[in-house]
Amino acid sequence: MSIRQSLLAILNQGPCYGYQLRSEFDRRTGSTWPLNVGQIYNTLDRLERDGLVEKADSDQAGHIYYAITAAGSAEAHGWLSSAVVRVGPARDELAIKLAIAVTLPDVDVAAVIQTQRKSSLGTVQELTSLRDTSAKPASTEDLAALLVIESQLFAAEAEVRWLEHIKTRLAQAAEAGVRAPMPLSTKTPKRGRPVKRTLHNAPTQ
Amino acid sequence: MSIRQSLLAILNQGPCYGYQLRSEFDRRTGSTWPLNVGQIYNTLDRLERDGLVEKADSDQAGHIYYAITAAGSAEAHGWLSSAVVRVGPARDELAIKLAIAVTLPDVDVAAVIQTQRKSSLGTVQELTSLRDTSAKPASTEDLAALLVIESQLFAAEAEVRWLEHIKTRLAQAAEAGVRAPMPLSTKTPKRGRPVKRTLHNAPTQ
DNA sequence: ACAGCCATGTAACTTGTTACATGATTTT
DNA sequence: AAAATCATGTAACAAGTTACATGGCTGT
Repeated sequence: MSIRQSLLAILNQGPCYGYQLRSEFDRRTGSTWPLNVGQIYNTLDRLERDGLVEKADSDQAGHIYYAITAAGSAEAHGWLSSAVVRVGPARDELAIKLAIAVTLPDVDVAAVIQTQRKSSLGTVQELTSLRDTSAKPASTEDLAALLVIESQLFAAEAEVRWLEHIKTRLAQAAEAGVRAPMPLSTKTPKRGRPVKRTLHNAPTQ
Repeated sequence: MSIRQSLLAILNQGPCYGYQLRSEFDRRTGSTWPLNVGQIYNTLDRLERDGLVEKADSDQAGHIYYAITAAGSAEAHGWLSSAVVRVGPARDELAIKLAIAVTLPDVDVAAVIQTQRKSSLGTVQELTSLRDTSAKPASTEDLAALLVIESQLFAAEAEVRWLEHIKTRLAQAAEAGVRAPMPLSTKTPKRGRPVKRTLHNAPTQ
């Protein structure tokens, strides 16, 4: 839901045509997220379908402009005046992965953490040097790009910190004797004849 | 791409039927992410389509089991032994939003930041008290749930720190005179008669 | 002439997500 | 008997993403 809103926010500045929107988005986000041009036209179609934009007059060059509607303007304004609410909450693949991993008997969680930490540390370093080159922003574009890089940097740093933190958590848990490997739950099915199930009496594969 | 992989990792422990997979996923992630049952069956269909699982024998109760295939097992193993690579990189709605916001002339970025900070701080506090209740995990499930909560907590804290950080960035930029409001780019279109475009000579809407 | 960018699209596809239908079984 | 839960699905849709087709125009 962010490309949609971004295009809407840009269109709120004035009518644009598709190709232009791509460069506007690129320019305003430091070209951080490559955006396939085709996606612009898809999104425009969907925005038009939802009544948030409409086709406007062409210019002398024949470009096909889209203009924001009142509803679209309201939505853009709403987006910018309300907080990004992490509903759900954020389905972070890494968190899911590690939660699943600690519940699996045959997974070396410490190794998973190490592998990830190495990778994430690499990301941190890349982002750090990237940021250093973007040191002093001279334009609003540069500023925007810097913010994006630092956003990723902060997130990557938090990831590393978390990974290091959960290493101690795992140690604590192991010390407390919470290391029982966890097979599939053996809760008795309620339908039909109850059947105690473990990994060892599971139906043949 | 995380539900898919999670189900695969669970199925790697032994055959399961759809409904069971839901409770396994819930159990192993602290019921953090509500998972519509229908989605299990969708995902199973797609996994089967991709040759990663296949239908297995039913048990006495008539449950429809799915068993992982060799390809599926390889994929599950690959998932757990390689780092989550944030390709793209992560398209964070908040980062996009603020990047766009600073490039728009009529947006009070400070207010956007304040609103978000308030919201994110609230999230931090909720997660903190949630974590405190999950203090000492007694089971592997509890441990997994704790990891998930702390993952979100670390992320939310990083978000707050970033928001506070970019406040100073904005101040620096303002001091350096980089506050020029940014209209739509006026790069001359290459097709047809070049037309200088600004917000004020855009085609009528 | 030819390569490459500008520009607009279309079709197909991915994962995720919800709403709904249907029936069996279990609990109250 | 009614309500809740177990269990399996289907249909539709959202947003994102890619690959491709098709021209016109531009620079070499």
